[in-house]
Amino acid sequence: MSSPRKVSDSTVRRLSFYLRILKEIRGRGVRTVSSARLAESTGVTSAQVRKDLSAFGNFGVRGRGYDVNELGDHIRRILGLNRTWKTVVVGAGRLGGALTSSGDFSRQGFRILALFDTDPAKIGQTVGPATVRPLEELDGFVREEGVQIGIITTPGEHAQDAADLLIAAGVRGILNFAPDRLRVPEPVRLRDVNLAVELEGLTFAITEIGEPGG
Amino acid sequence: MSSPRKVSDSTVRRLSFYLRILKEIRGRGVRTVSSARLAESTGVTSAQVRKDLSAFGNFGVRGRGYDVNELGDHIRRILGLNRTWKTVVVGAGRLGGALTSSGDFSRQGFRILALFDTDPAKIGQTVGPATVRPLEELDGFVREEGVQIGIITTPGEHAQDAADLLIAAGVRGILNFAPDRLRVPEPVRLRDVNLAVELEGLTFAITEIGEPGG
DNA sequence: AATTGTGAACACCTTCACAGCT
DNA sequence: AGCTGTGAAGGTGTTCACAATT
Repeated sequence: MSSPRKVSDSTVRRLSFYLRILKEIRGRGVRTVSSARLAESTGVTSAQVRKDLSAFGNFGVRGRGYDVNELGDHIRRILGLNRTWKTVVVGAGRLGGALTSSGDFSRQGFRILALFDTDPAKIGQTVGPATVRPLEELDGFVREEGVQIGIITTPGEHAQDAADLLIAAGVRGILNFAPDRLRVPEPVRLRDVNLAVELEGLTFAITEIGEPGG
Repeated sequence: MSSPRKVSDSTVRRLSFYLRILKEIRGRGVRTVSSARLAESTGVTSAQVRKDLSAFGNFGVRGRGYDVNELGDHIRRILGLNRTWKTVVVGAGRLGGALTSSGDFSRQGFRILALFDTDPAKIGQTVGPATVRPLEELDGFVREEGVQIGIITTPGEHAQDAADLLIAAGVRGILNFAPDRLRVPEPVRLRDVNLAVELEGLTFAITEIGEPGG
């Protein structure tokens, strides 16, 4: 019930997984689920599941488990998914276009209202549910619409400028796909998705296999 | 020099960041760098930098620091970037297309040789340096070309099938963008990029700000 | 004087194991 | 009997602080 003191990033990531499993389970008409069942589907221990959930409240019933619908509602509320998030994308390249068109974002209350770019050839194009606008309009648009989240898919050298614009206009969180480390002031929240890091983590792991220590 | 017993995922991720900074520093003609300088640019402590590097060898010189070129070479070798990685993408949708065209992959020794899809309308299309082929050709192609890495950008319900095909054909690592948790046998390595998890981590962090515990 | 490499201390996260509830 | 919630134990990753080296 009470607000947690500090919740680890790992816990939050696992909540997303639990939510996904709960949706699947609910689709099959099951009404109750145990921590062991959730653990099995997500690749963690049952104790981990219970610890993660108990950071936010006592959602289960001893001897019985968790109510699938109820737990889903709790997790959605915890993750802030019980509302709509107004979002814009800066950088109308292929990645920005792919994300805008993708179901990942339009699902679950994320609404991409516009893309912004400096390339005159792209201005006015329609991408999924949104239109590409000139970067100069970003500030006014974000302020007027009350946009809370900015997604950066510009080339690395323009990512910090994009972040500065978004922050000045009032966004509260940034999802950054550019490989540069951005500086954002409190209380703006930043999350990075760095494809090079993921690929290199993979090649490291593969390379290790054949080595003596592996 | 010797193989490390066990290196944490966090350490590997930071190596990618160090490498990025080293490239930038080298571009400016600087020849030596301290752990403090690397730390400043990547947002960690200098002790962390030294610990990360010392897991793989003694690359520095006391009182002086690290040679920029030499350290870059070491990290590239550690991450397996001192060679070419043959890669295919399964799922020629917008995301698959964006990744294939993106510089992130063509840089640094990653060569995307083909995309695979079941949609007849997409077969034969050219995406960046590669062509879209029918899924039936995946096994033969991967075997013949000696492809080591598969990137999955299919819808979630087809991701496990894609993984099974890739593994049967002999890939050693998979980068999965589908939101489903894949099962892969040893010694195949799997890495997930889950956009929903990242977005939900961001909304959690934003939502927390206004709360009592924050 | 500057800076690395690293044992020890610390902080954080995960697992164990069981009391407590249904 | 079954399963949660959680204090304690265990394990992993980070920071401290300083001897070693140039």
